[in-house]
Formats: sequence, structure tokens, C-alpha cells
Amino acid sequence: MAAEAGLSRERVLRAAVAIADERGTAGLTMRSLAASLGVEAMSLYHHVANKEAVLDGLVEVVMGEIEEAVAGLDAPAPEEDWRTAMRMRVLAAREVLVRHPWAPGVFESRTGTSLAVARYYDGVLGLMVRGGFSYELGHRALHALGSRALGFSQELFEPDGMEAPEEALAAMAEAVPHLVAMIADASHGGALLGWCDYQAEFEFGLDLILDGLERLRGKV
Amino acid sequence: MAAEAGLSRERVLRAAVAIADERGTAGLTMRSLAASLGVEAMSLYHHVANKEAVLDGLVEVVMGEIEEAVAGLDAPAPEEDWRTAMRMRVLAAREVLVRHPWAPGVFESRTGTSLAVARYYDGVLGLMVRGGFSYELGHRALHALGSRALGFSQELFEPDGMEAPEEALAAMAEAVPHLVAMIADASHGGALLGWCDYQAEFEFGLDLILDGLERLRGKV
DNA sequence: ACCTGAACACCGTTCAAGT
DNA sequence: ACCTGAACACCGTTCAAGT
Repeated sequence: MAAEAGLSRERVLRAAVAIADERGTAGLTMRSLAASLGVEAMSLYHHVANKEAVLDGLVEVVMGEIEEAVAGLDAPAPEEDWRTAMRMRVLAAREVLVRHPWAPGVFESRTGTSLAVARYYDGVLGLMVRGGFSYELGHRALHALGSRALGFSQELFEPDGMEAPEEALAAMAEAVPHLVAMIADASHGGALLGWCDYQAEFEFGLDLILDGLERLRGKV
Repeated sequence: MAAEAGLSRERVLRAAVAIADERGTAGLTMRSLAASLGVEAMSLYHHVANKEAVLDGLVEVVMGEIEEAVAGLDAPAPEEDWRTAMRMRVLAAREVLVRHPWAPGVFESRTGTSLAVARYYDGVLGLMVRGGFSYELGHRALHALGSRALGFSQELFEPDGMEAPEEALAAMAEAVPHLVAMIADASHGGALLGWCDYQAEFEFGLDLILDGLERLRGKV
């Protein structure tokens, strides 16, 4: 409320993260950001170039948290067990993203490659090279992993996210018979609540890719 | 220019696709959309509820093109060769998306599940079930594929997209040594131009997942 | 140097009015 | 019924002015 002077880029970005955590990125405007700091919107422009720079800064902050989480890991040396080392790294990144559900959307919105993201992928590649990957296979692996290396994947279709998937799908039963059957199959025991474990699904997809890469390691 | 009367939802959506194709979604506003139809912005609201409905309609149009492409495929019966059938379907979808580079971004921006997208995933699931998948494994496969089933994957880090990756990365060489070495390795022959083939990388990632699923088919 | 108020050029959208 | 003009409540951002 009261304007504590001494604004700084860091303070602006911390406030932006707080707003995004509470209200999502839709609620993050230059005016709301300024208000949360007890200041006028125009004051922000002395510390960040514009709103795009604020979003870039958001990526930096999240990547900082991820790097911190990765650094605190007690992972095996990649030379010993690259797969476990990679798995732990990705799941540590995922834990950070769970705290900032808006982060994937902001990552995707950035067109240029940020240094912080490049540095993270450099670490992922370094891990694989130490684990016995050629640069060529490492390159392909980065593409194959895509955003999964950072702990999230794109879900375009989420029957699980529906409030009442059974009713919703029943309404369009003839249009999507297999999805209806799939849910019926999953709920054969009775309760449908939480029938889909996102964390387990993420790990399944991740393991599928890591297993595939392990099979190619040393051969390509 | 001259207002040809006889606006309709379909005509509005076709115009919206044309604008997105030419200028990207940033250039798609209710005002620009109306102008391209020789009409005032407010006229649009007689045919679409609001801008969100326009974006939903964009998804419908693209999904329609994808379903059309899939229907025209001469793919093997899933019972005979589910992997080839799936591969052809995904790559056909990808060809449509290449024509509409803005589409992935719009897909991601939709929170609710659209009927058109649900129908597509229903087809994917049906293909797998006919190919010998249990509903349980089919469910996991849908998650593992994610947006890849529709022909695109999330690339958060694209050194390839840089105009001059060598110089750009050289500037931050000490921060990302492995990425620099990877590019040096890829350009050992000389020309770096087109060193990364996005289509090939997409197919590599897709095959990695399809191979993994094939190994589990019938066992889970 | 840092912060501010008023203003500008945009948005999506409501509303009352036209035909 | 369909289309319109003016207006409203927002955006991000520029600019000249304050301290």
C-alpha cells in the first residue's frame, strides 16, 4: 500500500511472480504489478524495458529456482547412471513448475531463446555426453524430450480435467465412443475420482523416451 | 472493401484463418477481422459470441482440415500394422499444421476440451485399441504422445531457429559449452545451413515413443 | 536519479439506435 | 434480422513535468 521506495528489477520480478502465482498471468498487468508495489505503472519502466522484459524476467526467476533444485540433488554421476541422473533432474524441474502453474504458458510465449533456458539445456546435453551419448544423438534427444526436459508436457486433450467427465462425454457418446469406453473401463471398480494420475502419466512418457534413448546410446 | 452482406459464422471463421495465416494471431483482432470482411467490428457479434468463440472456431477449422487429410489416407488396417497407421495419421496432421504455423499456439490457449479435438483423440485411441492396445495402455499412450499425436511438439530451446547460431552461442560460449561443442560437431563438414531438420527430428521423437508403445502392447 | 499525472493509440465489448 | 456509431472499461506505452 504505502510506496516503499527503492524499487529494483529484482523486486519488480518477485512481485510479478507473486501475482502470477495468485491470479495467473491474465491478472498480471503493468498497472496491477505497480499497484502491488504501491507505485504507479510508469515507475516500472525505470527498471524493466517493457512488459515483454517482465515476462522474460519471469522465465529467469523460474529457471533460477530450477537450477537451485537441480544443484541440491544427490544424483549419481552420469558416467555411472545417466538415466537416473536425468530422471532426477527432470522431476526436480517438474516440482518447481508445479509451484508455478503459469510457467509453461510463459515459456511457450517467449520466441527468442533465453540464456537461462539455454544454460539448462546445456546441462542436460552435458549430462548425456558424460553418460556416453554422441553429440548427434544428444541433439536428437534434446528435440525428442522437448519441454519434457523441463518437467512438463503438452496435454491438448484432458478428459481428466473435466469436472464431470462421465456426463460430459456421455453427452457426446456417439462422437467419441472409444473415450467413453476408456473411462468406463477405468472406472470399472467404481470411483472415478482421480482416475488419472498426472504425475504417473508424466513419468510414464518420460521413461518411454529415456528407455528409447538408452537403447540407442553408443550406437548412434 | 465493399460490404458484401450475408455474413455468417463460416465466413467469419474463414476470414479469421486467412488473417492468421498472413499476419499471425497477433494481427487478428475483432476490428481487423471485421475490416477484412468490409464490415464494422460489432457486426461480428451477430455470428460469434466473442473473440474466444473465434479462437474456438479456428481450432474447429484446423481440425476439420486434419480429419479430411486423415480420411484421405491410404493407411493399413490397425489390426495389421497399427504403428504405420498411427505414423501416417500423425504425419498427415503435421502437414496441415505446417500450413497454419499459428495453430499450435491457439490449441494451447484453449482451456476447455473442444469436441473436434476430442473426436480426433478418440480416433487415435480407436486405432490403438484395434491395434491390440488395452484401454489402460491406450490412455497412457494418449498422455505420452500429447500434442505429438496432432503433429507438433514443444521446442523450448531452438539454437536452430537462430539467424546465426554460431556467433550467438559463441558469445555465451563459457555459459553453454556443450551446446557450442554440439554445433561445432554438427558443422564439422563445413556448411551449418539447415543443420537441423525439424521434420526428421519430429519423426525421431515420434518413432521413439511408438517403438516404446509397441514393446508394451499386449503386456499392459 | 527516480517517480508521477495526463494523454495516446490501441483492445474487447455494451448499448441504443438505425434499416 | 442484421448492421452501425458512439461509448465504456480496460490495455501497454510516450511524454513532459515534477522531486
